[in-house]
Amino acid sequence: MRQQQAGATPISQTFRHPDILEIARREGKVTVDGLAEHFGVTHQTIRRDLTELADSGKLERVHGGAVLPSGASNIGYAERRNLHEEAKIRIARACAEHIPDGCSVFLNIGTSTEAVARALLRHRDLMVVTNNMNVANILVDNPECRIVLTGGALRRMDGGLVGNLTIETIRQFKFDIAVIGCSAMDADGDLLDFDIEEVGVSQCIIAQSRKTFLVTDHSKFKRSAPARIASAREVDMFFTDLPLPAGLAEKCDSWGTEVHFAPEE
Amino acid sequence: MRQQQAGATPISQTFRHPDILEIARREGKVTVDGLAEHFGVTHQTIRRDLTELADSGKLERVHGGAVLPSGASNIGYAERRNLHEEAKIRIARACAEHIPDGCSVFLNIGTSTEAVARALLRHRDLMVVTNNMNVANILVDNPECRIVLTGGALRRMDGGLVGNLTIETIRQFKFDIAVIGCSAMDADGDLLDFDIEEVGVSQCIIAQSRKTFLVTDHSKFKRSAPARIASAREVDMFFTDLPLPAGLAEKCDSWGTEVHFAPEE
DNA sequence: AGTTTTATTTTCGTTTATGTTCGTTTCACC
DNA sequence: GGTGAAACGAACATAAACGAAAATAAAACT
Repeated sequence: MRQQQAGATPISQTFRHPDILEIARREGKVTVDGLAEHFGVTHQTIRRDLTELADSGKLERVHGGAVLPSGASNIGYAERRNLHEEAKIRIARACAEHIPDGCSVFLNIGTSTEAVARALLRHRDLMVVTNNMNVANILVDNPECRIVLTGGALRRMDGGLVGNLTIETIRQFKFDIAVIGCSAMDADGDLLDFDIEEVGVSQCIIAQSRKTFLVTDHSKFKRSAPARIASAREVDMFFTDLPLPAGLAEKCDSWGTEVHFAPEE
Repeated sequence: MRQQQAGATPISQTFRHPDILEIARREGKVTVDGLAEHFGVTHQTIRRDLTELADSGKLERVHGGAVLPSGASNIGYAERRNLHEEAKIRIARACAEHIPDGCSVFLNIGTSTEAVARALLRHRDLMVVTNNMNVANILVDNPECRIVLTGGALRRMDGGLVGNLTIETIRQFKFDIAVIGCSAMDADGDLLDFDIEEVGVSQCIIAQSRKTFLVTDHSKFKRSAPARIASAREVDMFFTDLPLPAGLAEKCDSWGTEVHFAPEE
């Protein structure tokens, strides 16, 4: 006993989904009521459709219907930013204290480097080059800071600008300081990353810089990643929140890599 | 970003939230009264909405309403953006209607092209290249749009990325459509700009594109500027809000430049 | 035929958004 | 610096929307 609205052809599920998305894109939103009438099905059926579409990330559920997903940015990254947030802020502050006014700095992709950007908001006469849109958006608020963005495709996941343009841009500069992060760090003192492309960028940055600063919270010591960026030997200053594993501390010492701990408040 | 107090469920938003944000972005501020009337709900409901949006950092609460948070961008530019705002939106909408899904587009610096970016938020499968940070920040909200930024120094005044990197980046692409604005337009149909550097960029864009769209409101007819970008002859479609001066209309006609007027609502 | 699977509707208890009321805070004007 | 009006937030009531599960219908497969 299917209730059939006049003019509305009952359409089975597979056909409804694309249609719903189409309407959502055109109107910006959809309502349970409206769709139920449009397709000639019950509210419950529409709810199920919307739940499925929301689960697959194509819509965002609201009371009474659904809307297009707003903040496209990757949730994982937003959450990662909150992870160890206080530690990151402390580390960033310590790092910023070693960045003098008036110098040229590169900040690459990563939540830690974004924290450094925030810590640089009061610095003066800086020249910051970055391949991270978030860093640029943060430092816009510092009027005494020149900002240069590398070109590239915008990766929504983390605001990174990726592609071969990045390295070409970096080659045109010589930085006083490079601030880099890493995805993981192993016991040998090797800096590791998940993304192989970024390794090339990071290596290029190090090569073009007079000094290299590494910012990493302690959680990176426990993790691993496939691609090798460089050795901590090439790092001049290493900012972190907790004491290093014993072996690593000795190695840094012998390499002349200064290790700075951000004090707990 | 997401308020996750008690349960794990991402608290449901309201239909109104995206709308409120859009209004806020357009007008720079929103009032409780205005929104209550606009949506036909009580003040208390609007207050709740604003509180939630403020909690998630998307707005900043003030007595009687809310404003955009950072206030990052240059005030002069923000004011200019409000100038002829409705006209720009209409023009941009008309322009966006002639940009099909799935094509590659360049958007250059200017408030008009930013309006086009906003009008493209619902388009699908686009590839947008731009030298305008604001355009990138706007289109981040369209998950079905690939964004490529040219490199360059960030000019706070207008969010432009300037420098020789821009042209080098553009040369690596061939666009289906170039959307450009201009500072002024004279009676001969020449497009003019205040900034000589940008003229080179604009010319390069035109050369690399299959079609060229010009978006300009009528105020540009009355102004003049020192540098010449090109002639309207090289423009395929010309979007504006009021009828052109007589001589210019004839010229466009003879050049085969389609002129589209955005209808008053 | 019959049987299983899938899709939809129905029902019902629970959750959520909104409106209403009221006491408190903030703003603007004198 | 005081005063009145507007704006605010908290608490409660209500109606709408919700999800889960059982009942029913349609489709698909032997």
